[in-house]
Amino acid sequence: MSVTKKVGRPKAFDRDNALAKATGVFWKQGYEGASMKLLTDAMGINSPSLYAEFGDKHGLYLEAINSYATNDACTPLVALETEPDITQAVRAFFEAVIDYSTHHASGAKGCFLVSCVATSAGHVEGTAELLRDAITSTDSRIKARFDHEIELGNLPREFPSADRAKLMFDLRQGMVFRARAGFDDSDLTGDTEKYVSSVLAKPEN
Amino acid sequence: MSVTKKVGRPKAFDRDNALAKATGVFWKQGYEGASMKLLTDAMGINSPSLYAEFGDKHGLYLEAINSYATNDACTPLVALETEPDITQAVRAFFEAVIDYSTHHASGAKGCFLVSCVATSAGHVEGTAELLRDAITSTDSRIKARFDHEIELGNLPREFPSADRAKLMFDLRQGMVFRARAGFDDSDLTGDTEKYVSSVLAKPEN
DNA sequence: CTTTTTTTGTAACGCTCATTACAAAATCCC
DNA sequence: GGGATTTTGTAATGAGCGTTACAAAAAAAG
Repeated sequence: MSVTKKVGRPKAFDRDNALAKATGVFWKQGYEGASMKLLTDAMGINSPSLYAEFGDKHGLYLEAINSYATNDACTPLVALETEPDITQAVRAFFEAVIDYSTHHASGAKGCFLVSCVATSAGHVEGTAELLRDAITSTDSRIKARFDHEIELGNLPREFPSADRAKLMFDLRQGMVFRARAGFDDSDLTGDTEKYVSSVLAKPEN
Repeated sequence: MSVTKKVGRPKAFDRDNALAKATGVFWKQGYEGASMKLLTDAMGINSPSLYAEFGDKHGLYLEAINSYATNDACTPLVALETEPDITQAVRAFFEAVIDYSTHHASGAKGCFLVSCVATSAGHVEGTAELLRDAITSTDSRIKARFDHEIELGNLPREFPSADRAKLMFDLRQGMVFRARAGFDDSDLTGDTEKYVSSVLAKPEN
C-alpha cells in the first residue's frame, strides 16, 4: 500500500517501462532473435539489473507475454465490451486490432502472441500454455458479450454465440498476420465492414 | 532431361529430402532457434555439404519457405480447386488445413508461414516479401474458385468473391494459430462446418 | 593407373551468446 | 558520520553460434 522507502541504492529504471521495451524487442525479433544486447539497450539497463529484476531471459519473456496479454491484447476486448451498440462494438474491436497491429508504439507489426509467442510455443517452455489460456479466455469474453446482447434482445435467441466468438477471434488472427507481412491499416480497414457483417449475420437455416 | 552422370564424388544425400527436414526444424524452432547443429543432424549431412548446396543458413531458410509455399501450404488450395461441389470444396480446404497443422510428418504444429516465417518478417531479410506474395496469391486463387462457381450459377451473381476469399483465408490463420498453441484436430473440426457456412453465406442486403 | 573433379568428414575459426563475479556508488538507519 | 543494504556499471566467464580450410575419399575421363 504505502510507498515504503527501502534501504539501499534506489533503482534507476522503471520496471513497467523496461518490461514494455523488452516486449517490443521480443515482438520484433522473436525470442532467440532478441539478444541480451538488444534487450538491455532498449530497456536502458545493464544485464545484472535485468537478472536481478526478472530472473533471466526466459523469465523476462514470460513476464512480457503476461504483460502484453493483459494490456495491448486487451484493448480490442475492452472496446468490444464498452461500446453500447453491438455492431459498433464488433467494429471497434476490429479497429483496435488494426490500430495496434499496424501502429504500435514499439514499431513492431502484427500481434506479439501470433507473430512471436506462437513460434516459441514449439520449443520454449511455458509458452504454449500461456497461449492456450489467452485463446480460451478471449473466446469466452467475446461470447459473454454476445450472450449479453441475446439477453437484451438485440441478437436473436438462436444466435450461436460461442461459434461466432471463435469466428471473430480467428478472423482477427488473419488480420494481424497480414499486418505482420507488411500490409498497412488502409489495406485492412477495407475488410472490417464485411467481417462485422459475417460475425453478426443471422444464423442460416 | 537426361540423368547425365557427373564427374567427381557423388552426393550422398537427396536434396529435396534434406530441404524437407530442414523445413521441419525451422517450423518447430523458428529461424534463430534452428541451430546449424539441429539442422545438419535432421538433414543427415555435415555443414560443408549444407553450405555447398544452399549457400548459407539464410539461403536454406528462403528455399525452405518457397518449398513449403509450393507444397504443404498448397494442399488445401488444391483440395479447394479440385472438389466439384463448392460446399464440399470449402470444407475440404479447412479439413486439409486442420490435417497438416495438427499431424504434419515433421511433428511441427500450426503453419510454417504463420508460426515461424511471420516472426522472421520482423527482422530476417527477404521474408516479409515472400509472405506478402503467399498471401496475395492465395487470396486470388480462392477468389478464382468462387468466381468460377458464380459463372456456373452455383453462387449468386452478387456473391462478394474477393471479400469471402480473404475471410476464408483469415479464418484459416485462426485455425492454425490454435493448432500451434496445442489444440488438436478434434478441437478444430468442430468449427469447420460453421466456418463453411459463413464463407458461403448469402450476402445480406 | 593416373589425373581431374566433386563431395565428404574433421576440426578449427572468430564471434556473439546468456550469465555472473566484483567493486564502486547511492540510499536509509542509527 | 558510520554501518548496513541494495543497485549500479565493468568486465569476465565458458558455451555455442554460423562459417570455412583442408585433406581424404569417391567417382569419371584419358
